[in-house]
Amino acid sequence: MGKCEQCIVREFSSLKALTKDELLHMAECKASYTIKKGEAIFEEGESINGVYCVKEGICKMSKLSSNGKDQIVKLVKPGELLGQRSLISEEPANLSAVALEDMQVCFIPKSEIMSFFNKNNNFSMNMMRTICGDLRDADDHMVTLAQKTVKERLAETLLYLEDSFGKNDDGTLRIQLSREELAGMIGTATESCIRLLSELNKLGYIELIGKKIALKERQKLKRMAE
Amino acid sequence: MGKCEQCIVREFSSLKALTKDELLHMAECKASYTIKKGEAIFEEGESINGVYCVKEGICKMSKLSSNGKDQIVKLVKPGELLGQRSLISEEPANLSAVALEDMQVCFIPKSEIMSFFNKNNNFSMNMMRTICGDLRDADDHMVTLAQKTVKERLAETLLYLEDSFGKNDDGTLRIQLSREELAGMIGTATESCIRLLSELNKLGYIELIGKKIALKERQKLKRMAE
DNA sequence: TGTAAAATATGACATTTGTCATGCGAATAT
DNA sequence: ATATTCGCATGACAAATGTCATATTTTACA
Repeated sequence: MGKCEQCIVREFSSLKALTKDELLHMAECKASYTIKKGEAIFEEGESINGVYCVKEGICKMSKLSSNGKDQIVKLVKPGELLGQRSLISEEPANLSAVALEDMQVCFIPKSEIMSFFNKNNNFSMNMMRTICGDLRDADDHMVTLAQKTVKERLAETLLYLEDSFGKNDDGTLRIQLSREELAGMIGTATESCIRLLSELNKLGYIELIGKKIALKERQKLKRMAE
Repeated sequence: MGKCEQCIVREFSSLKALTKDELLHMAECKASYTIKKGEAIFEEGESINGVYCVKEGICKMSKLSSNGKDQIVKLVKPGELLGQRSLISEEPANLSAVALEDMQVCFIPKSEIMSFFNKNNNFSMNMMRTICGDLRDADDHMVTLAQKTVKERLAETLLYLEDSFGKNDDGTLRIQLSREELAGMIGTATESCIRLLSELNKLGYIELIGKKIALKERQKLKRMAE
């Protein structure tokens, strides 16, 4: 299997009608990149002429708010696509995509995606479903940000990070976020985030090992998240 | 023009390839409802077997949070569709749709939408664009909720309400939201919302006429919204 | 390897926001 | 017509959160 085919397969794994040949065609990536931790795949406002497919590594989708803080809207895992929304809306990127670890991504130009839309209606249905899932998540996240306290959001986010990205052998979260980034996910000041982590640490709900975080009391965290 | 054709035309006004005949077919609504102010078109968790098209009136899309407050995620105007996301994701509704004023809506069953998706690829592309716009708005709203203060969000929301729904002859906002609903839009407690409205009133930025609100100093409100 | 820079951590304090109590007036029901 | 409820408003206070200052530790790099 080619580099990018894998991720396309994963992205559209629920799709039966998109044949292997069609997949292969799309997977003939014209370009495949290595993105180093901290580098941007694209930035907010940039025009992107296709979609990126994440083969390896995790990236954050974030947006700079007027107060200068970077709000993380979503984390993207291997097998997922980047830039679909911009492509379909024919707008510049609304969010920046920055690597949280070294990544392997491939690029599928707009023309190829478009020819797929025309040839295969199931393909567009499937992409629609992905975007609809993103919209549901965004709506839910909005309610959380608007109605829960920072402490509740922190507990929720820690559980989400462990559930979605797993843990290392020592029990710490596999995904490595700085305190600032974690604060950017839950929508609070870095100091508040650090302070609450200390508090959870003292309560024994989590353990801080250097900058790493291990969840110790998932049930209590769940209750704390409400 | 039939009742529902109008709204379909409005929704897909940018779409050239969907022919008049096709539109007419879709507009043969099987059911057309009158919804009274305060009534729900559908509730969170309910399965809806099609989409609703708003012909007249405005409704709120909201979700009950764990603390018992209703967070308003979006307002929907005439010419827009409801329930598209659920239909495509094949999930129960994630949000409740409740009329803010008397409404006229029509219902397009899932089968009709689906046959359209199969017959007309441009139709699905167009719906995708609508949903992508919703996703962009949701992402932006998330950043606002996470990073701006309640005062900033209130100023922003008031401007949004006037821009999107216009004003009456006396200069008050045409859309009639209770203080509780306004609080639910900006994500705060009703009392905080009321208190800040009073403050803006004293500053002369707005004028409170009974329960109605008139914007007096748009520029200052804009600056306040950042 | 040593030094500067950055990230983490914590204290002190101001500000924002939520909660509870209460009052008032308008809409609604009996 | 009167009672009752509901929505709006405000005060008082507590809790949550942000900001600034400053250690402490870790990381980067010259």
